[in-house]
Order: sequence, then C-alpha cells, then structure tokens
Amino acid sequence: MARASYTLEDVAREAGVSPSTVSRVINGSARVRPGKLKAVLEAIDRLGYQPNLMAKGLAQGKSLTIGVMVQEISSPFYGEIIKGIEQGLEGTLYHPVFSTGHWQVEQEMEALRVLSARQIDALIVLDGLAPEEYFLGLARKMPLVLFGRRIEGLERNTLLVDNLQGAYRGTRHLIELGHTRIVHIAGPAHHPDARSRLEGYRKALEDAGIPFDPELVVEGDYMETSGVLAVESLLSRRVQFSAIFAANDQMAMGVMLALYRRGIRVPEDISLVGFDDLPGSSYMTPPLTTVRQPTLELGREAARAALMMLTGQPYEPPVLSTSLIVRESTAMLRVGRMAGWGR
Amino acid sequence: MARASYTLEDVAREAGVSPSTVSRVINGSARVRPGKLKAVLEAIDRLGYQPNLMAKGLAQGKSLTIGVMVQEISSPFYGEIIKGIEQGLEGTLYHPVFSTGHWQVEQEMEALRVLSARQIDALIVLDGLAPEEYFLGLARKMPLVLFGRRIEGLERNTLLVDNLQGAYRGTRHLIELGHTRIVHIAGPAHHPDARSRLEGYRKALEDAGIPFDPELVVEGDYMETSGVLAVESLLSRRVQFSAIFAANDQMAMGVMLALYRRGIRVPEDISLVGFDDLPGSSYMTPPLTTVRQPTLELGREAARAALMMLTGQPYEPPVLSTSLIVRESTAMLRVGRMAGWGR
DNA sequence: TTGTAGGCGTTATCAG
DNA sequence: CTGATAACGCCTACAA
Repeated sequence: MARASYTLEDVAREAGVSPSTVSRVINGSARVRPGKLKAVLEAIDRLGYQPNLMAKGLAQGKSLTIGVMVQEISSPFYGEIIKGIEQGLEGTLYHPVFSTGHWQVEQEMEALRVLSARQIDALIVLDGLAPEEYFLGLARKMPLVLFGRRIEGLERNTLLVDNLQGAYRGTRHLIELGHTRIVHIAGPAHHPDARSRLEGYRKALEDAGIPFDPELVVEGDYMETSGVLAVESLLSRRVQFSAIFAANDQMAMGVMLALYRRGIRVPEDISLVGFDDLPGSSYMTPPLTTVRQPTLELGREAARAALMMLTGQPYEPPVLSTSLIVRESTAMLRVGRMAGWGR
Repeated sequence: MARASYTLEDVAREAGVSPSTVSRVINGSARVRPGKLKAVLEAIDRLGYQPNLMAKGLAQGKSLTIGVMVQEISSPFYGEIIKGIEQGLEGTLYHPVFSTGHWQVEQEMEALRVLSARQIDALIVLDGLAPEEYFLGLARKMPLVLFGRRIEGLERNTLLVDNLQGAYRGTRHLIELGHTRIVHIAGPAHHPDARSRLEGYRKALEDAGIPFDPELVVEGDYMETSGVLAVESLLSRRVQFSAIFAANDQMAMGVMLALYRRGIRVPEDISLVGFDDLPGSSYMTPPLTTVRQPTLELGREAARAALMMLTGQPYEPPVLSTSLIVRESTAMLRVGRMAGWGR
C-alpha cells in the first residue's frame, strides 16, 4: 500500500506558488497570471495530482454527491432509471451514491440514514415507503426528488408518469382488437402506480361500454411468480377471458410461462399486454406488446431536477407520458379461442 | 433548506463534556465514565446527531467507501453481483460506490479516476478493460479485487469462476442427450471468460469423440441481438445443427426469439443451453437450461475479499464453480429434427 | 478518565 | 493578481 497521493500543497511547492493559487487554477475561481497558470498546470500533471474530494467537501460544506434510495438496485426496471440518473449527472461534478431499501420500511430508513451520514447534497427517492413526515422533513434539509410516491406538499419534488393514461391505452388496444373479456393482473394495492393502472383499465372498459367484472382482476406483487399464480388461479376458477393486461412486464413474463405450460398460445389463444417495456421485453417469445414507461428519461429528469434545485433554479416537474409499443403478443380476437371456455 | 446538522461539538456542549469525549463514545475508542457516557448518548439522540463521514474520513485518511467499477450497472448479470457486494458489505461501516465503464476503456479510466478522487479505501473491478500496468499500479495503492480479468502478479486479487468446467458441463449435457451437431455462440474473443467457455465446449466434444467443426462456432458480443444474428447466419449458411450452446443467457434469449420467428421449436427441434442463469432465465418460454454462475456469491466474496485486505488479513481467493441447471429448453435428439437439414 | 491542541486537504476571506 | 490565515468536523496524540 504505497504512498498517499499528492496534495494541493505539493503542487504549490512544485509550481513555486501558493496553495491558494493552485486552488484558484483548479476551480477557475479567479484570474491567475498566465505564467503561473502554466506552471501550476504542469505541476499538476507532472505529479498526477488529484484533488481530495472529501477535503473539498468538508471545506465547502458539500459532498458533490447525490444520494439515490432505490428499493432494488438489481431490477431491470430500476436499472434503467439508475442508468438515466448516471447519464443525467455525467459531465457534472456530482456523483450518485446508491442505497437500497428492499421494500422494507426499516431498511429504507436505514438506507436513508446511511446516505445522510455521507452528507449527500441532494436526494432522489424511487418508490419511497417511509412515512410522509419523514420526507417532508428531508425536503426541508436538501433538494429532494421523489418518484412513485405522492405526498401532499411535495408536488414540486415529484416526478409523475401518467400511469392511468398508459393503462388506458394498453387496455384500449386490446379492446380494439375485439377483446372484451380482458383480465387485469394488478400491482400491489398499496402502490399508487398500481392503483392508477387499475383505474386506467377500468376507464377504458367503461368508455367502451364493457361492464367491469371484478372476477377478471387479480392482484399480483409485480414479480414474475405472481403472474404465473394469477393465471393458475384464473384457470382453476374457470374464468373466461381472451386477453390479459398485466400491470408490469415482469408479471407478463410469468403469465407467458404459465400459459406456455398449459399449452395456451400467445397471441393465438390469448393476447397479452404488459407495462414498462423492460430491456428484455422485446426479446420475449413472442416479443411483448407493452406500455412503455420512459425509464431512462425518468432517470435523467430526476438528475436534472436535483441539479436544478441544487443551483436554486426554479423547477417545475413534468408529467412523463407513456406510449404503447405494439409487438407480437397481441392479436385480433378469434372466436372459440378463449381460455376457460366450456370447461 | 434549513439548518445544517449538528456537529460533535454541539453534542459535547449539550452533554457538558469535551469533544474528544464524545468522539470516544462514538467510536468506543476508550473507556468513558458511565455518567458521562450516558449524558453523551442522551445528547446524541436528543439532537439526532449524525457524524459527518467526510470529516471523519479526512481526519482518518479513510473514506469508509469501497469503489466498484462495473461496465454496466443496469445489466441482469452485474445486477446480481452488485447485490452480492451490497450484501457482503452490510453491517460493516463500508459502503459501495459505483461507477460505470460501459465497455469503453476511456470511460473506464475516467470512472476509476472519479472513484479515486473520492478516496475509496478499496476497489472492486468487474471486467476491467484498462491496461495491466494500470491495475498493477492500483493494487499497490489500495486493496484491489478483480473479476473477469487475469493479470500476472495479481492472482491473489482475482476471483475466478471455472468457466471451462461450466462450458464443459453444458456441452456434455447436450451430448448426453444425443446431440452431435452442437453450435456454440461464443462471447467476444478478447474476453477471457468467453475464451474459456469456448475451450470447455471444444474439450467436451473432444472427450466425446465428436470432431470440432469451426463452422458451428459463431462469435457474438454477449448481447441478445447477437444471438438472433448468429441464428440467422447459421440458417442462411444452411449449417446443420440440432443444439445450441450459447456463451451467455442473453444471447440464448436472442436465439430463442430467432428460432421462434422461423417456427423452429425449442426443445423439440433444437435444444438450447445458456450460461449465467440470470434471474429471468427461469421465466423464459421455455425455461432455459443453463450453466449457473454463482453471481450473488461472487459479489459477496468480492466484498469479503476487500474487507479482508482492508484489515490486513491474508486472503486466498477461491475458484467458484458453476452448476448445470436443467430446465426445459433441452431434450433428447429426435431424428429428422435438425435445423438446416435438406435445404 | 478527560481535556487541549494540532492536523487532515481544501476553500474563503482579507490584506497587500 | 497573490499569499497568509482561518475555518470545515473529526480524530489523535499529549498532557493533566
């Protein structure tokens, strides 16, 4: 474990100037005589000097770090958002630091605590579960960007995706293909996005004059397994349906597997629509028709929001919209092709 | 943006003791009279005091941070490793900080630079592309853990997965099912793991007395697309084969799609084996038979290695082994069922 | 057992 | 334009 790295003072000595001058050169915080500037620059790369961000942070009372609380870092959905955040921070001096909550309030609070001990300058929270007051408190201390959670008083800190509209589109697509017995595999009831999607589904049915049938709605937990469980429950209950609108792609994947197991074909027998458009969804067999969420843009926007707030600029959060990506898991309804029929 | 947080000095004042005493209490670095201890503890939580890690870091010359250079943070494969690293660091004072290289040497060096500016105490590099000397230099400065790259002189810092053996097993599984015309979709030739897998494939053939046919090997880039491209190339070249061993699951997914498009069924017409066992692979249709890499364990081990080195304990890296997970994408060879036959 | 003083690497203030 | 000098919040001798 060799020598520590060089300090600003070393550079100053090497260049024959004072530390303050070196600091000025590095930060461009004031004009410096060309001759000295050159000397400093040369000294810097002769020594391979790298400023110590911790010291800089201490001195400035900033850490140049943006905390990101995410429930699962290894999830295709959050992965894209994270990527977006990274992209949005690229080129700035800020760096993201992640901490995971694993959908556990306790762990989430701990994650938040860890981040705050690291003196993060701003915080991005994806699907926060902690109590409202906690976030209200945080927002008073630092720039806060929320996604997946609505809290009164924090509207300006919240990034919204139009889930209702997205679900409406996904459902209407199926209706336009002639389907009327459309199953909805919903997300967890406590998740606001899941509720909006369910609502969009209902609204699309309503607008088409198709009566809402509670029997067609099954609640899942956004994981693949719950997709297979949902199908199995439907089938064992002999529910009739010709299409499924899953509240996310992961559950849709489970659905595909369950149908495959039963020898039910997609889209010939059952049409399937997902939500999210995960990176892998276009490679499912068949490629999944889904409602795309602009995850990458979302991440970038979150970063942008944090940066704007950090520089005290006024920020007005946009409502990001979804789009229907029609691939191969949906097809026109064919009579006599309905799962659950006659047995 | 309310008040800054409390400092150790505030706590000291509140508790009626000196700052050093507070410090001692927090770090347990020396005995403190019970009375004062209690006073300090109370003051701490009355104020909700949180130590400033940057200041602590500066003072101690440590950052309590472990840098992780990963090529893609949003990839199912690295995602699992990252999760493992997090798990391995849980309960310690260390926290991981990620930076991505995007398979670009330039970006990787930049990522490494960013990490080092943050004074990381140890570094974990997943599939590093930078020049050998660079890593040799890094290893001299701090604990370094490498994965996916072998560098002479850094054997003790390198976590190895037995890729050759894994590929051997995957291939032999196909051979045991009666297949002899087995395609291998290899990873990028410059990637050491990809080379080992190709080697394992060859060795399995050789041991079974099946002649190696270069026509059956196609090089991919580990992404889904290259899986579909490979199949298309094979088919257009009228190559005959009844099974495919893909060097990773993502390419296998591409393969499935390409076969599906051509109406070729898995496993009835073609058997397919992947490598990695990504979280989603058990939900492919059909669920993929694959060679499992212990990604989670790998991450945990990387963390453990870093921690051991950090505390100066001797560390001897293990060779992690793979295991064959048989699911539904492979089946006995049936005559007359070979793609490319007779046209 | 406890407090005081100095230092970690930077930046900011203030003379010059 | 430039150089001292004093913080930033914490830790660690050293002295008491």
